[in-house]
Amino acid sequence: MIKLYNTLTRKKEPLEPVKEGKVGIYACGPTVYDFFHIGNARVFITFDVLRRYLVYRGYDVTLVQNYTDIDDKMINKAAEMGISVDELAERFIRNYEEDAGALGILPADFQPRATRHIPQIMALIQKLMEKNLAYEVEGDIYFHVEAFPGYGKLSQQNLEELILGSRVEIDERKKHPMDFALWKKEKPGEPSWESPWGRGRPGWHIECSAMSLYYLGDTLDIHAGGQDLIFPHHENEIAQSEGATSKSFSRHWVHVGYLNIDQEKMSKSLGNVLTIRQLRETVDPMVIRFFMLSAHYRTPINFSGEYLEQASKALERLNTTVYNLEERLGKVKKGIPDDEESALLNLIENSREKFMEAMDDDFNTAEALAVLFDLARKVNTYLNRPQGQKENILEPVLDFYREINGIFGFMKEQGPAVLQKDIEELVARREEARRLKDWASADAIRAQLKEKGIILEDTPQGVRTIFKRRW
RNA sequence: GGCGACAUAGCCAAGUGGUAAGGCAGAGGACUGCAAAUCCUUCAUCCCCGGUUCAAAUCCGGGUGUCGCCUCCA
Repeated sequence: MIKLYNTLTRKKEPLEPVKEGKVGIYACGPTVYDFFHIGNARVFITFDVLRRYLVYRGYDVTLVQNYTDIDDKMINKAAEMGISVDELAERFIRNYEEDAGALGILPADFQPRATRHIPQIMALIQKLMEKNLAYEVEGDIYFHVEAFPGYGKLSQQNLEELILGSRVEIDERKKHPMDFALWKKEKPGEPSWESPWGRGRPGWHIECSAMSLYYLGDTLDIHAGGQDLIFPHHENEIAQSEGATSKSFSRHWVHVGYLNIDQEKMSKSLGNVLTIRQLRETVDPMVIRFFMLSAHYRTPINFSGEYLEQASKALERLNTTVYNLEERLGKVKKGIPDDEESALLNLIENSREKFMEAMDDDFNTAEALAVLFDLARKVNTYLNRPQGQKENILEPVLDFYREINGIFGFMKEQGPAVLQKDIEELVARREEARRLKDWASADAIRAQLKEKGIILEDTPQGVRTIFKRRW
């Protein structure tokens, strides 16, 4: 049974989908006005792995992740760059796809854009108007929070408390200070659409309600996003959606913890915003992916070069084991398992169970990772043993790592190195030199190959060739 | 003022009632012609105080510290 922490109830709850065997997830995606940063990446990676895990567990998952392609930030940036909002969106959607792809994030099943769903958005607003949950003021439409009794339930604040803390100046035209815009009246030079209330554009919150209702139905199973979206964004989504449908909007609310940089919040004013585009120049994206999964998704984490270095070493360890497995596999035969090998086969089953147990428990990737390291130790011992190895043992081990990698997706599965003729010759010459105990020549060749990024390791079973990792 | 999160070894990080996973770094050892990789050993009583309990990192109360949200920030 899979349990997930639900922000709405502040408890871990069993995942019980509306339709058995199917899980509908809506994840709030990027506003495509700039490259996405390392904090966004944490959220996207988390939900990518969540999604892959649910698929692994046999669910028919539908993941919807939107692109916000119309809002103030879009409009300002487009003006700044001297291009249309639509061009801006196209450009950064493409950038998103490239960077997300590098991080191993699989495309969502649907990636709807707000501007392509204006009819759905208007229909939803219309409905809220009919139910007296929204009102018009001079071409703007506002949601009336006092008319929705559950307002504040996600952030666990009541309206009085919210106003008390509010630093926003009161707009006298609104019935209540917390009322928020569903539709904004057209301003000169901004994109706008014809609507029953005159030309204008949608507010931010309404797009997610409209598109999730459209793609996933009145009640979805998991609604996800970064922690900072709890208020007001997701609070408002609940108000809009439940206001319109009178049904529960989402069974689970999953929020990913913050990522800080060197103990500080990322912000433009501090100038410490790290984009994936930037990081990709110097860091293997798979290391970033590993790093994100090394802590529980709800814990706030800190990001720094030092941590990345640690993550890189740790990941290297797993990759080495997988590589050595692949390399060895091509050189051994089948056979009847001895005691040690039977134990190893049992350990695989055991590891799989422990892995699932960890993941089922609110998606504890950190604990799940430990299972991989524990197994790696035993496997390495087996790989080193002088009696040799068997194909029918190495294969299931490798399959297990591949199986897990289908979820975590941070390991290299490149297969054993294939050598060019001249390299092969050098390796052979070194072997000959070693046989003659001509260590100087042997070491010279090894050094020469290292220059080319080829590492030679001498094992009891002969030389092992490794291409130095690169990305 | 309200809501909330976090505080575990030098560092990162699991663990929510039964005497502390895993990784990085360090130390010692094994293997090796030397390396590399790997293996073995070693390295914490869990922010403080009080309480509940046979038993608490884990529950309760009170502190301290760091941080987040309450502004269309993931």
